[in-house]
Amino acid sequence: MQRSVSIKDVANLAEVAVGTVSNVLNNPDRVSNRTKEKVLRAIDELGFVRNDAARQLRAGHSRTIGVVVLDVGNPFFTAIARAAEDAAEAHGSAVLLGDSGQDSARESHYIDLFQEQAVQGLLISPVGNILDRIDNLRERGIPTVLVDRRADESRYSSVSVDDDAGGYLAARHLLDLGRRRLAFVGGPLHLAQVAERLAGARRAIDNTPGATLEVLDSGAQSVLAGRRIGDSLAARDKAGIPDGIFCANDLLALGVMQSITMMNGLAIPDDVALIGYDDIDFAASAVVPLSSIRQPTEAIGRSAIQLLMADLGNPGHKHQAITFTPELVIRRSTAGPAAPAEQHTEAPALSN
Amino acid sequence: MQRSVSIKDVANLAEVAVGTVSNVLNNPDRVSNRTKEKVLRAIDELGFVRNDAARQLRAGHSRTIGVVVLDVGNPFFTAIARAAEDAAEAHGSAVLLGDSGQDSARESHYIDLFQEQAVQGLLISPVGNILDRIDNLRERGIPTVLVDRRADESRYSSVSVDDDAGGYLAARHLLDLGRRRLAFVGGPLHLAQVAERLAGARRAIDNTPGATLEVLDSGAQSVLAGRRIGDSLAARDKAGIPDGIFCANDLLALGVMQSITMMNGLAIPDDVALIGYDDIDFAASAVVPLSSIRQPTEAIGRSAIQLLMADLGNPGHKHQAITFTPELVIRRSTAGPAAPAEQHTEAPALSN
DNA sequence: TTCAATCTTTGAAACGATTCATTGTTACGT
DNA sequence: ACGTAACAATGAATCGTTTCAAAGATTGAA
Repeated sequence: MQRSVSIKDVANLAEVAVGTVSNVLNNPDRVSNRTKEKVLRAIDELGFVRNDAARQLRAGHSRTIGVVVLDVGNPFFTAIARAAEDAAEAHGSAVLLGDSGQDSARESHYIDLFQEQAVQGLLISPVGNILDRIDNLRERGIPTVLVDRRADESRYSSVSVDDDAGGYLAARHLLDLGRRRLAFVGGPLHLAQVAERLAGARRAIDNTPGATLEVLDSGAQSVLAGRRIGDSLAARDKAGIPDGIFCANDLLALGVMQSITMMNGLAIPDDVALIGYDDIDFAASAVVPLSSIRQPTEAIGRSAIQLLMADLGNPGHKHQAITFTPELVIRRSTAGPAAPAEQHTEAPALSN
Repeated sequence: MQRSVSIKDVANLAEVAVGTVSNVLNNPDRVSNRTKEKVLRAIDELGFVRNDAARQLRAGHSRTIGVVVLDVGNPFFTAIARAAEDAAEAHGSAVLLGDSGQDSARESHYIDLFQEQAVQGLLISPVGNILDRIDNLRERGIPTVLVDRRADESRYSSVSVDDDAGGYLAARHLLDLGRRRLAFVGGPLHLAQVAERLAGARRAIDNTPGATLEVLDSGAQSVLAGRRIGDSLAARDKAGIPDGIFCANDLLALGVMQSITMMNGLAIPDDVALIGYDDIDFAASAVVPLSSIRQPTEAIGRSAIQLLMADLGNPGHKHQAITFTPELVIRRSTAGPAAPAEQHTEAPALSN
């Protein structure tokens, strides 16, 4: 490995000072055209690439934004990440993606990494309790925006969707269909998203005499975890099987659907109505098209970057907690036996 | 924004020299236990986080590996990325993920970024022709492994799956069902994966008298693009509709499936047999469970990191092109009308 | 021609970690 | 008690940029 070409080599070849080369790179308008040209020619000739480590060391920050998501395997999060990427690019920043996999050690690992790399800022959909960590990051000049988790807006910026309302919508919908023995599938239960969706569902149940809600902890939030829950349900005798199931995300719902429809004579929605959460692309093309609670991923990603940029431009500024409202998307998995309808309202609503 | 805590502050508090602090971090066995403890306590107390820019500047390299994937929205790639992440972690490196979104400008952008960040190495599933770029990176000490694209093994390391064989398998399977008017859906057609899968399919067709293959360029490789193609197919009169469709990936296939089964009286597999590619998790839970060509994502990600590590340990070493063999997974979308079978062979095969 | 104002260019001083030749300590065999 | 080897700790030099005060060049007005 050869020694790399430095700004000094360029300066030598172009017969100017190193500061001038730096200016050509960073403040082109301060340099005369003649000089600029000479320098650019030299850069080209030597194949010079700026050493970002050195630049960062001096400048104190990089041009990248770190994004830590809960689960890259979940299309909901990659959709957000993509939107963030596009928005960041428009601001001249690049996005680096880390996957915590719902593991708080891994999450912490990525935060360390991004801090070491001195990213401009951080977007994070948190697993563990990291509010203290965020305070600390801010003190060190790294503003952070919470994604998919609301936090006290006097101290933190966040972009979230009202999970309690979403949970309520889902359960209410099942109850409106006449279902009374409901089950909630999700986990780990201490995850804020899961807990709030459950709380919302419980609220709907409590309003409805005779309705019950069984909570099934799936441990994880994957298709596989859903399949495991589905298997355990299918093994029960008919009377013990709920007539409506609300899953904390679509992956779980698809897993439950797979095992319920395959292993057993159970029909969706006739025997069991099923609703998921997130409305990922695959929900519409499931064995039985899946009803779901839609969250505006594009808007989430974009707003998160906006909040971050606001923070960057003006460190002491007021934080903001943006909350979107989720909407119910009804498909066959919760439709009456005969109705194949695909229906939903458009236009995500923005509140606060 | 306050000045950040440096190694010097730690040294002061622990009452040792800066070199010692550095040693605690990088060569713990050269430091006595008593000192190590003092230093660690100081680090903890100050909340010190090493500035990676400075470290990199001096050390010449970082502890991160860049991964550029074609499409984070495709579970196939995120599965590979995850496997790579796990493998890298085992070697003490972290993975940073970039999404080229099948856009070669964006790809180039990420390569620049990772080069500036002086990553240890790069994994990339290329959009454009970047072999020259890779030579250049190698000269600068950044080894690169091509993922999901085979390259001349005398000059490049690569991990791929035999797309031509996969294409052949898929088309052969449709032909074996008695289908003759086939369509290939994929795009952009200049993407190597797409072109090779098409070539493989064509090979099968050419062996079969009376069989035809229509090529439908989908432009992109998403559920949406598939839905568009499906819509245009459904609009044809019955005679013009192919009786077998091979999609270059599962997202496209799911999109085609959605629009074909919804918009029109067409039944899968009776009227149209449908097969996808990649065997993502969602294929099994589709409206009609989707037949597909499975690629061993876990093995791909893991091997790619292995090749990279081999290159890192020994720069002048011989490159290797690993090629996996894809396998056919038959589900209902290509089964006889009555047969609901889910069947596939196990154990991914490794050749070369 | 001179002076001031403006525009360019210069080059040394950071930034914060790692490295490594030195110096200081300890332990042990004789 | 002495010499020596092994071990620990030191701190100045270094990596490649950016920054910025200062010097130098150019211009136009008087």
